[in-house]
Amino acid sequence: MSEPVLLAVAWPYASAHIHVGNITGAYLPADILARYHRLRGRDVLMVSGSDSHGTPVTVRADEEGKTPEEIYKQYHAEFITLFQKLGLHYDIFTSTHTSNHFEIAHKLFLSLKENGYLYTEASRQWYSPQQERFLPDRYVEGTCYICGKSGARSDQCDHCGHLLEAEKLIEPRSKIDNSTPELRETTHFYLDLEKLQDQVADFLRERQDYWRPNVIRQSLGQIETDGLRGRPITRDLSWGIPVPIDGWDQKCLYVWFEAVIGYLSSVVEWGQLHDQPEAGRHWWTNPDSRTFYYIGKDNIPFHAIIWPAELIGVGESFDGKMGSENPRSLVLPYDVPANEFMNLEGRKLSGSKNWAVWGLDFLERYDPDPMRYYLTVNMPETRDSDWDWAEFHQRNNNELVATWGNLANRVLSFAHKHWEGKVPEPDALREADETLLETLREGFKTVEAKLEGVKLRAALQETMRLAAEVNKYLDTAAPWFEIKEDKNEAAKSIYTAMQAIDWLKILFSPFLPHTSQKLHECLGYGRPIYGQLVTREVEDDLSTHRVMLYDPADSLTAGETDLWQPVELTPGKAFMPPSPLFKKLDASIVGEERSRLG
RNA sequence: GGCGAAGUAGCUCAAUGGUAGAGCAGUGGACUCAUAAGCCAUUGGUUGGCGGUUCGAAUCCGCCCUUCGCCA
Repeated sequence: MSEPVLLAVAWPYASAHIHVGNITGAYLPADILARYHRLRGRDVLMVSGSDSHGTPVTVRADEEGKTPEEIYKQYHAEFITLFQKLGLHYDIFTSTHTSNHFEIAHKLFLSLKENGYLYTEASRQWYSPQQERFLPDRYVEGTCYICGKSGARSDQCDHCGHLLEAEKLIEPRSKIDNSTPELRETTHFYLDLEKLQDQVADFLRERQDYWRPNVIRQSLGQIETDGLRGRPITRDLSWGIPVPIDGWDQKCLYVWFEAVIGYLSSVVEWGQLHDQPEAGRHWWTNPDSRTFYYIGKDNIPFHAIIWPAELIGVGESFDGKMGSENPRSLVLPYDVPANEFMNLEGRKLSGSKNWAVWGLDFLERYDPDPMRYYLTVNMPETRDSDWDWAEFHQRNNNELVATWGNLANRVLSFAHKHWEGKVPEPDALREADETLLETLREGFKTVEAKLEGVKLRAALQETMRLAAEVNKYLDTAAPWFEIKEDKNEAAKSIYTAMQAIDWLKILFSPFLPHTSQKLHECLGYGRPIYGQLVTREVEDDLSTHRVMLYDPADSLTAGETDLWQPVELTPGKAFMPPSPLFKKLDASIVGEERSRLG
């Protein structure tokens, strides 16, 4: 088997629509890398799912008068629709509300407990006597004890921005029925991060040379200056995963603790659905396996500190509980290439204020590849970036349409017209032709280097530069002159350009899969480059849940062949008359789109 | 308040001690195969501010300003 690569993607909360910030922050970079690794013939698995539990889901359920389960399924289905339209090729996109995930989370919890990394502690929290239940922080409002303004949530004051200690809130009120809650003592399990701190610091130091500055400095800096403290991993909630201890059935695992376990449980579920029971071990206990976590910067502490701490604490116990005869420890993150945030027209994205570009809404009016292009060239890899409709319009027209789409169109139109729909057959290439092709061959290496370093923006820019090189070549060769003098000379130019385009199709395909596929078909190839997404309803002891799966089918990337290669284009091969890859957009869309905001 | 990241041409970014560059936009030009696209040339910068180290600083150090994230 080839090198295992696990792409672990942030789990969207099943309580809000997905916007471009979510897509560019985590989902799209993961898909680009997944497609790249598939082209290389590697053993890639890209996993994620809906984060179905937790307070945001119950809040949304209360607002809409539905059950949490109904809410999570509604958003989960919407996510899957969006990912199919955008072409985000998750090998599995599942949910945390599955009996498999419950079971894995329980095993992980119990492993940590057995290994001595959990302890219990009592604290006081707001309790509603009327409803006979503890209230989540955001269900309790009152007067801020720092700035004195009313309307503060018990965990945070929106007015002065401070995080609050819940029990200090003045004149607390339940947001549900406006009754007065009382403080009651409750006991919870805590993850003993103090005890794991040194091992986590070692883990981070081993990776500090290649992790992004913000990720490594933030996590290591926190440990080196303040150290770590235990964090509660259970809550007084009914919607979630029950604590697997007798007498604790009124409490659930805290979502931040259990959602990350989805990276593990989803691989196990993928194995079950594909009749590959060893999948979990292949990607999770194999020392050669590389795991990448695609997340936004708000999630850095969970993925760079807490999740590694959980994995270290579990040791070999988890693999043992899964029935392994020679239990191994779990693979620690290879890289956490967290992205920064994307703003919109100079202001922070805000779903509640409708200051957002929503994924599904965008796709009602535009094609997926222009979104993927703009989100990649503008990806917030090192600093916050900005979605600007004028810039989207310009980049679409000046770069996608003018440089790349037009290149394919001008060459294929000319070739189809003058060589009866067949690739020209040159007798021998000239020095200038070889020079161009050598530039493209070299391009496979330079783009590869950028992709391996998870520098997607630079990788796409480099690919676009290569397309521009072909345009320059054409201008010098000028086959439209050559054909008037000597058709054999024109055949050399057009063959060279077609060869370059056929390679660019591969280089662009991780970023722009839909249009690369269209070009691939136009060039007369039968087997598609990539497979397809399918959905399935899975029934288990808990419920039924929809799963989205990637089916390689009969695609070129189904096997272990390395397609990231300059393969020779067959002279004489039949191809179809071209049609434009991208649509030119009218300038009026800028004003129209801006007027939709707010 | 603590930790961290970021601040370079109108816009998006390169350049981690050696003459500040690229793409887009802008301007000028020759061409026509192509979605009037492409190609060539070109204008444009006290590198957030102040100080320091150095023969030499966008880069290293200190302080400050602005933005964002995490934590209290």
